Amino acid sequence: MTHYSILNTAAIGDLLLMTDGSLLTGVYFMGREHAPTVPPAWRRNPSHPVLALAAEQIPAYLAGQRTDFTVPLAESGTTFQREIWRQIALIPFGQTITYTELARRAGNPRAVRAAGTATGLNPLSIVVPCHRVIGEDGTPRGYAGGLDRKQRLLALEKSWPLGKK
Amino acid sequence: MTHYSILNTAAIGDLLLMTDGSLLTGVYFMGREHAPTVPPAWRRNPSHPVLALAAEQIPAYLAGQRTDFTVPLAESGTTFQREIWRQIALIPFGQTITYTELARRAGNPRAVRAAGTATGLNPLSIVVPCHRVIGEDGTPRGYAGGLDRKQRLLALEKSWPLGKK
DNA sequence: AATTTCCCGACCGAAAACGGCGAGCAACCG
DNA sequence: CGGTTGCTCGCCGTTTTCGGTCGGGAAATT
Repeated sequence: MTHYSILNTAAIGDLLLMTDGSLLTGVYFMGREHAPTVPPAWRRNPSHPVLALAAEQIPAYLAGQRTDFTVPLAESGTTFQREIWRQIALIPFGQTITYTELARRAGNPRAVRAAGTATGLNPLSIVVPCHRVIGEDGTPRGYAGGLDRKQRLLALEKSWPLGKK
Repeated sequence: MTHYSILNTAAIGDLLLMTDGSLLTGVYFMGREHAPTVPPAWRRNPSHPVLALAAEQIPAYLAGQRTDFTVPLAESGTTFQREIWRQIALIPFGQTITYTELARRAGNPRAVRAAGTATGLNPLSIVVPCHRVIGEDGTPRGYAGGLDRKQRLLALEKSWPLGKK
């Protein structure tokens, strides 16, 4: 049974949160590429523990009050994708790596482009910080939520800690 | 004279059981593709010995307390279908084979697709374990009761013996 | 009725298309 | 001259497309 909720954020728009009941299975930008359309069988249930936890930590992150997440994440995808997403999840807050480096870390140095494709299919936006993967020349390259949002997230992380500098 | 009964299961929904009086002739998922609509001439008779036996063993199987059935089965279909269904019946509990292998065992190695069609017309769901036939790449491919039910049955057999491990 | 024709699947393997990349190179512009 | 832009091409995993395959049923034809 899939539960979902919609999280409104001022910074980056509405997010669709999904859980299978115990793990967070999806975080998508509403109405954008790859975002699933909600089937009638799903239950809208913002008070589900997993969704509630995500709905608390993501805004905190966006507000500059949190750098990491503790929500339990579901694994999915092909072997390659899982490894790519796992490597992305390991990139620390505030840091970035290139697609080349990502492919290397995933143990497949020449699969640079495939790494890009897999990155674009990451089902857990923000929580699995695929916005920290950028082009060899430093440009953002692409983002499911749109390049502007990617820029904003990167800016947010770069200016940490807020108000301290 | 055809007798029938409806078996309610929590795991996979309602099943339509049929007998010609001495042999089990049909096990269908209610309200799904290929399930026959009951004509007025049939007699609903859950206490018929054959139906009662099936109604005892199938839930036991679903509960993980039984791996094989002793209900007497009726044969039907074309020569080709009979051979396909016979081969399916020979697949042991907990094992799976591919459609290619099934066609080969039936003596017609190139009739892979036809084997698939015949499999889909199996009148004795569960008892003739057509859910143990899967695609070359390991995916389930299709099931009269829906892919989710096929997955559930496969999971059930894979996790055997229940509670013992 | 007996045949023929046609179309449809719970398949499968090969080939082509498609990306959130990168490096190399030519063309262009102050 | 640098710097930038816009190609082309090779890279690789995934998805889609395309044939080739064969039995069965329904409809069209003898």
